[in-house]
Amino acid sequence: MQNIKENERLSMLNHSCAHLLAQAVKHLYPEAKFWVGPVIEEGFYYDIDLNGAVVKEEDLPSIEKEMKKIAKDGKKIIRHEISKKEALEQFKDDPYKLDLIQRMNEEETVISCYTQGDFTDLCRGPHVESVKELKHFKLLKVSGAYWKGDSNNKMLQRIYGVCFDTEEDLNAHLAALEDARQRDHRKIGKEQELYMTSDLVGAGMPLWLPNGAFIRKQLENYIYDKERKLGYEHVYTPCVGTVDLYKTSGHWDHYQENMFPKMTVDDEEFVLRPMNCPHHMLIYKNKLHSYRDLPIRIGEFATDFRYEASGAVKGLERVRCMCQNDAHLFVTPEQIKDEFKKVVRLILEVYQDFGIQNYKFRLSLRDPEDKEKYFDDDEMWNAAESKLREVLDELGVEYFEALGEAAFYGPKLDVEVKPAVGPDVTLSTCQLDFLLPRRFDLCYIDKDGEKKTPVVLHRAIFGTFDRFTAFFIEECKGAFPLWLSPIQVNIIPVNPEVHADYAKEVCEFLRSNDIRASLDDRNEKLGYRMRESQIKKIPYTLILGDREEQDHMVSYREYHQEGTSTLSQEAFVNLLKEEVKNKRKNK
RNA sequence: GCCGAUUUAGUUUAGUGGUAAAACAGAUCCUUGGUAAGGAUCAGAGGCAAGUUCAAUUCUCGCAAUCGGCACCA
Repeated sequence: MQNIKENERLSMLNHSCAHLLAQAVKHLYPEAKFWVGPVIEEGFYYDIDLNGAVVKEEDLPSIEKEMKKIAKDGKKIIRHEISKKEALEQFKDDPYKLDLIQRMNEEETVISCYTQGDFTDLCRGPHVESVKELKHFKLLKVSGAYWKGDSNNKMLQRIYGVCFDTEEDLNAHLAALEDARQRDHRKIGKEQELYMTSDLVGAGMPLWLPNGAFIRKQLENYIYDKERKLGYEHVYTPCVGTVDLYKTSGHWDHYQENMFPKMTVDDEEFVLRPMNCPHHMLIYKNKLHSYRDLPIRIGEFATDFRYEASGAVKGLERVRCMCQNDAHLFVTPEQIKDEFKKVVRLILEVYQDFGIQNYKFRLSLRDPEDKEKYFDDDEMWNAAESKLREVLDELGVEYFEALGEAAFYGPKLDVEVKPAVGPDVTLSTCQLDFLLPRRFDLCYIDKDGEKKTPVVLHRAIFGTFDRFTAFFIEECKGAFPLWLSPIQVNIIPVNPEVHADYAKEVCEFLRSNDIRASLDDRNEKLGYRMRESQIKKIPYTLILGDREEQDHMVSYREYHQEGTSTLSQEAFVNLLKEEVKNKRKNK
């Protein structure tokens, strides 16, 4: 899908289209007042105060119709410049424009406006020359949006749309949107019986069905092996903790509202744990450590509970009960860079194994202005942030920086990916923490015999198994690579009665070679069973008839490939084993 | 949580102020087959809780869940 914001022409076109939208809305809703109408990756939107009126999805066609009418009229879009004083006068009845004007820099003495027919909007531009260039657009959705993005403010109406130069481009874009909906993990999750939900269990509490559970178990085994080889030691800890535990860590002050309500058992207060750091801190503290013991790497596949806002819950991607691929690395200050580097390398390796290419590294820094969220120690923050930056530069990894995205205890590196539908999400994370070790009074005995405080790296490679699975379902569009497929081979005897024995023999041979095979000996036409095998996206389908039985061979067809090939049973098994070994990217 | 929409069979959808149509999936039977749907029969449904009404799946209110966004995301 085109990134409209990054294309100069499309960007201008869409911005002009936003003005056209505003003009049409003004015609239909004379009370309307306008906030901002920027270009975004997916097109444009405009935030509008309709003085209590509400635009619904069903109203969009009539707005589009008005837009077409205005566009056909073909008025020029004319730029004119006025002074700040004139602007304040001209927009004196429009609180939103006044707000914009007043927030402009002192140096900005000249303010530009754009006029098209009966509509003038404050705008930096640039725009297309005339509204008649705006022919191929579509309004896509409507929603509420808080003024200035602050939930304490009034909610405005936001209308989204997109505009192209040609009808073909517009249609291609709409087709791409539809394609994205087709690979939505919620749709595939249901079709392939990967997970389910139930009102009786609750929102954001997915139940993993056998197929999904199998895939998750494979992910667990995969990352467990990798972590063991890298010196991680895995633990099990309870999924509750006392309120005091989280008061000690500081999470209680920061995230109390986002934890499930506390419960009282005997005289103790507990919460379902929202994260595992405090438990792992205590495991570290269980004995006295020498500098020689570090780094100590405590890993856990840990179930956590977070009271996510009801409107945020989404499939497997944003849930209230999740399993983190968590670990805490306890290191000396000298080891920070090296350990951090190893984590980044592990992330790169894992993404390579899964064939994931569309991701971005985000260096999440504190917002120095935000003294409330972040503990106040400039020196520590600056040192931590520059250490992460140094490692990324040394590894030659591309990344972007984001202020105000750090955890309260330290900066972090996040991996951002784009789901089929909805805003970007974080998958992997690696966080640097100087704070929690202090709060838990952790120490190690250094060379000089002095007690020192270790530094902690919090990291999760898959993030949560839930979210990673959601993302990977969408990446592979439900066609899982061989090593992850719950069923790897589906066997279809041409005639279920005549070829039953041979089919069973092959099935047993495959299973004895650790290949997950199913046998479809139902009394259905070959074409019917073939179709079902393809719809289920099973990687290999075997067709066994007279020819195969005679020569003791198998004919196989790969998912989504035309035609078949024939091999001996042994050669086929070797082919599969090789493919699993390579964990090669899904087709 | 906020704005808006939605909720009918296992799934995907249709329709109605007088308790509901279909496709696929399922069961049974027929069909005995070479690469994406052979045929017949059967069984199966209006989220929960109120109100209006002679009568509510349909209208209204509340709750829940889901969907599109916003806000949030340790």
